[in-house]
Amino acid sequence: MILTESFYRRENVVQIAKELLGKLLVTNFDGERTSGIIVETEAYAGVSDKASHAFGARRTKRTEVMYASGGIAYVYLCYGIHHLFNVVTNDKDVPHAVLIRAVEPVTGLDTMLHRRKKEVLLPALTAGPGAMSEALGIKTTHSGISLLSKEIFIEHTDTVIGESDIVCGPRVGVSYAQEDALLPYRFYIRGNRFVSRPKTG
DNA sequence: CAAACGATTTTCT
DNA sequence: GAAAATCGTTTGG
Repeated sequence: MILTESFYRRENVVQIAKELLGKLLVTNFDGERTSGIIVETEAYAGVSDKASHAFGARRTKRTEVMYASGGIAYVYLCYGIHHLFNVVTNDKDVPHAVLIRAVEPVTGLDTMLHRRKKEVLLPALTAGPGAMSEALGIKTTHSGISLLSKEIFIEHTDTVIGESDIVCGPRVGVSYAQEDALLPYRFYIRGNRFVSRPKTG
């Protein structure tokens, strides 16, 4: 069962980030279907969040898609190399988003290995926002695409994540955001091998 | 028009 | 553990 607009268009982006854990992210690009269970997310709370591209109601061509109604993808290029995938939430003109940082591979393993130029399945295949996007074939050209489309969507699974299996902590790579860098907006599934490791590896 | 800067990953020491 | 790779977006002149 696919997540619908009512899931994305809610107000509490932190709550949505937490609920996305255990859901299945599916892409259908180039006739290849790939998917994975979401195991790590981060919330970006729009205009009041210094770590967000939309902080202070900054509105540019790149961030414009975050101001649309929830239920679409926001993809941007980071460090000139990595395509980072976000889910836009809340209503129109409220630029909230959830960064999907890692998934556990489920469908299309061969396709993902090929895209990542890897031979064997290791957590590094999809652990981390840049790696995950590459494995699923997500690029900046997909920014603004609907998550209710056949090319990319998120669906419910039988995997139920209990409150005790969710770990929260500060976000990764946002030290420039000063006091907001400490907010517990990062969520991941306790003990999952495919969760990314900040710093030490 | 020029220049600095990342919501990162990989590779080398 | 440190550093390079690499480029679109944003900001300043």
